[in-house]
Formats: sequence, C-alpha cells, structure tokens
Amino acid sequence: MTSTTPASRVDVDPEQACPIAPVVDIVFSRWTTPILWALHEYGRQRFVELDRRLGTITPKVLTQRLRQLERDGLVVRTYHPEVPPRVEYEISDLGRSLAPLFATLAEWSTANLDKVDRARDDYDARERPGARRL
Amino acid sequence: MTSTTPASRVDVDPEQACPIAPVVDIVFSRWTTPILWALHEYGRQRFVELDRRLGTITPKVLTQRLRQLERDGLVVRTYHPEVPPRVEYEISDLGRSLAPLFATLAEWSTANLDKVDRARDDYDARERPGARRL
DNA sequence: CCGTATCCTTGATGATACTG
DNA sequence: CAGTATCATCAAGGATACGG
Repeated sequence: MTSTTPASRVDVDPEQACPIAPVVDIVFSRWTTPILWALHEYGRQRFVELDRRLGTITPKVLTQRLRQLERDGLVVRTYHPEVPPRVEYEISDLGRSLAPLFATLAEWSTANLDKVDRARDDYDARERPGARRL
Repeated sequence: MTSTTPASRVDVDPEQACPIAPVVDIVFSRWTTPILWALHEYGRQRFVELDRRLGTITPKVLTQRLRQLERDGLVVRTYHPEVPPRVEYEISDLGRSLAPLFATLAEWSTANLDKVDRARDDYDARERPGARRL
C-alpha cells in the first residue's frame, strides 16, 4: 500500500475524518451525559446518591464511568478517610465548560424532537406493509 | 431538591432524568456523526462514496445507520431506477439544523481537547504504579 | 459506605457470500 | 451498484457476591 491507490478509499484515517469524533467519544459515551447532568444539576454528591439518582445503573458500571470522567478531568473525586468511608464527586471546571453545549443540545431537543417523532411515524407508515424499497 | 428521602431511589424514571438523553441517542449513536458530517461537508453522495469515505465501516453497518438516520428524518435517500442502480443520500433540513450544535462541539474541541489530554497524563502519572486510591 | 471480583448474557460488529 | 443473509466473534453490560 502507501501508493497511489487509484479507485480505493480516500485519504482518511479511518473514522477520524470527522473532526468532532474525539469529543463525541469523551462526552457522549454511554452514561456520561446523565452523570454529568446529575452532578451539574444537584451539585457534589456521594457515590450512593448518584447510584440511586441514575436509577438503573449498576455500581460496577458507575465506577467505570466515574473513573473515565475523572481521568478525562471532567469530574473531581474526593475521598474522606472516615468510618464508614465517604467519597464525593463533583463536576470540574472543565466539565462545567460543557454547559453551553448541553444548552444548545436541549434547545435543539425542544425545537426538533417532535419532528423526529413525526418523521418516524411517516417512515413506519410508508415502509411498514410489503415494505418495498424503491 | 427532595430532602431526606428515606432510603430508596429518587423519583426518576430510569436513565430519563437527563433531559438531553433522547437527543444523544438520536444524534450521537455510533457512526452517526461521521455520516452526518460527511454528508454535510461533501454534499449528496452515493452509497459507495460514503462507504469509502468513512474508511472502516462495513456496508451492512452503513446500511443500518443510514436507515436509522432516514427514519429519524435527518437524511434523505433517493433511488434512481437505472441499471446499474444508483442511490444517493443527502442531509435533510432537519439534519442541517444540527450544524450550530456541531459547531459548538468543534469549538469546545479546539479549546479544551488538550486539557483532556493533560488530565489523562496527570491521572496516569498519579495512578500508575501501586495505584493506591485515597 | 464504596467499591472490586467473577460469571454470564446479549447486542453490536466483522467476515463472507450472494441477489436484483 | 446497492444492498441482504448468514454465521462467527467479541467486548460492554447486568447479576451476584464479597472485601476494606
């Protein structure tokens, strides 16, 4: 390879052609938005509070995601050496800097989510029966 | 917030406590951003062009994602009954309405991605060896 | 309380081959 | 060309139990 491939793939490093791909991985991987939202809305919280607030998440997965967010600098973890132990999580400044982004997202949501719903209804009505694709 | 809830889960319908969760599912599920970006940047394209441009995606998955995006009204599919068949995909008005969102995302990226990298380096340097969590 | 360790299930993806 | 069908793989997530 490394030659002038005539009619093959374009000069893209796979999946990286999209410049926002890295941010998407960081901010929108599974459970990250609910966690960040919870921390942003309700402030510093302990592990169990978060666990309960997120409803269906398991402690294992919550730990994984919190570690990831801590490593990425979006969340700050504070350990209080007491008995019983107490750990608190809060959103970092970097994490807070995502607020306008989330706001934009929420605006788009209120403005367009119903359009998506209608598009789905239309599609399902059209493509339902024999479902001949033309 | 609800004070002193005895000892159970808060009044959240699971995973739905985050108001932007639905949009995230629609816009940021796997491969959707690269696809939308490619359609937005390079305009109307045929199936193979997209396939090649996205680099590593397989036709099967590309079809799945395109169907989803078409159903959600973010992408428009046009079938030209010729031999050989020709199908073109383009971004819809609804899809285009995501542009400012993507712009915000790109801005955050250029402004803060290096901070994430440094946070990761710091974390890895701290938590590397015996990795005692305190 | 705050997790970790283990096992297991499942949904997503890759590979390959084949139609209209 | 534009997919679909089928099979194999695989890692993320859930359930459960236990430890500091």
